[in-house]
Amino acid sequence: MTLRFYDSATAEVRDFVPLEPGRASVYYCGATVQGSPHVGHVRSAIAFDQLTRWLTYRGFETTVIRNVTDIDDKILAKSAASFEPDFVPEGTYIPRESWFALAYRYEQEFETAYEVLGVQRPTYEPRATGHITEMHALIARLIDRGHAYPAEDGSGDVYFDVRSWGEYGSLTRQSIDDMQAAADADPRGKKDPRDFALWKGHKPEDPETASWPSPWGQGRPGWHLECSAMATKYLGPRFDIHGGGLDLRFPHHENELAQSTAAGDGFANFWMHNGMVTFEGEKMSKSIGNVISPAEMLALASPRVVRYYLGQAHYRSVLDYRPTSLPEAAAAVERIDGFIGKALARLGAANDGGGSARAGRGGLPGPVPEAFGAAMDDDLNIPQALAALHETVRRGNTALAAGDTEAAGSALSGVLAMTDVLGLDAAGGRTGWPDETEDRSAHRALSALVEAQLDARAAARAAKDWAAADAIRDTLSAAGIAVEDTADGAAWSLAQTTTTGTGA
RNA sequence: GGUGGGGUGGCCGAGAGGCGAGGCAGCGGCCUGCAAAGCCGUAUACGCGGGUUCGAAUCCCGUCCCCACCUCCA
Repeated sequence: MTLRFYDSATAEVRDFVPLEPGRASVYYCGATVQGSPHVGHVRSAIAFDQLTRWLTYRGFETTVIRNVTDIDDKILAKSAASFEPDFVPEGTYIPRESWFALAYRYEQEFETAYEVLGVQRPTYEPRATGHITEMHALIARLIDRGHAYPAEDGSGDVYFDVRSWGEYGSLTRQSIDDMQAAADADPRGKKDPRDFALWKGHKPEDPETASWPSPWGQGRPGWHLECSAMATKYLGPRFDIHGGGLDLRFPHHENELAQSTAAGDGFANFWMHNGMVTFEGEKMSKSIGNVISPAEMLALASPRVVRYYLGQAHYRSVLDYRPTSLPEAAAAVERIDGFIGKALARLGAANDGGGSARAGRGGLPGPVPEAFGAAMDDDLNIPQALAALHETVRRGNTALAAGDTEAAGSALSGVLAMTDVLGLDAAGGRTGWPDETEDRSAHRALSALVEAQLDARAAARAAKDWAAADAIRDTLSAAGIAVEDTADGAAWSLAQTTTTGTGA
């Protein structure tokens, strides 16, 4: 089957034909760094990470650009609030923080969350503030073509003229006249209330640092412009895929599309949008206050479990978080890990004497099973791909039980390939999950102690002293060490530390 | 008002005219000294009412409910 993706712009699944054979160019919207990340942000990043990994697996030389919006109304507002005399620190906000410091600090929080959850770094991550000149050039082109105009009230704003662009609304298939009038529409110097700011004239109350000279006066960029300017700069006037959260479809992406196409650029060939994360049925968002941070989830489960959970649904589906979500994901991950660990041990691959199933990486990932590939090719059908993964695990377990090392080895290489593509690298991936970068000497010490206990237990079992054998197992279990008897003797592993909780 | 997406077994979550995806939980069995893990088996599932069809969760008509976007939002 050929690679196909759902294109939000045409509302259909289409064959993916890259503009340049063998290459794929992807731009997706990262964060507006005005606060700490929540899992919705991370879900989006994981979805596009899965896309990137799959394009790469399918042989495309993939360029990924993910922006950082480091200047906008909210960043300035949060910073301004932090200087108020009656400022009460709330959440992760701190007193007297300049807008650029605040933006930078949160940018790093996002980076950490991405890193921990195995989101590969994009090819480049441009910041809005670093591309003011590119934005100016784009504004100039739009004014020249009659699609933008400086505000008529002398505010220094420059607006995009939606009425001048007949295709405005095409991304979301809406007509301007049917749109509900925005409640807070501030007509100012706009010709039409739907016109949006490309450039915002400097206001006296805004800090001087948030102001740049422009042909239209001092000011700062509007929100949508940066993405058009940066996507075009790094990927060209036309590129393959533009992604982002479903909530960005309108107005953000609609406006991007209008700006770029009105300026004469072809812009994105595919638009891909990931679904929202909800909390017990309601969209997770700052304004509602039902957000769960990656850190809160990571306190309940390991990074790999969190990654599995956030990445297990189809990217376009709503992902509803419930207190039972993480323990369920943990069980599924343990099942996969259990097979990998046993297969590595049985097949005599490098394994450092038990312990973590991912401590050694002896098996080599082979090609991905056909069913998995077909599922991924079909608009990244992860749930179906996971079914293929679990089926391979089951076949591998059966082969192990039957002593069929060849079949077990083939299942193992398939499983490793799949977990690799999914970013779950159960055998110790390139990123090194934090919970697995345990201190080697500590691990060696623990291993020696546990092995001694297991030897004692084996002796007790040989003597049929079940009480003594069980006492040893209970002691280890109480210490968080799970013991399993296998055909090759007792194996031990550190029990998952997943706990139940809402995380809220 | 406009534009999209949904309602699938105890739970999560695919599928989109014809062998009941997969995971979690449950039940029965095998294995085990007992466990654990694993394997095998196990379910009157498709919001509701009609219709088309040899056959519908999938198509058509009607109807109820939910969610998202139209203001900042991944």
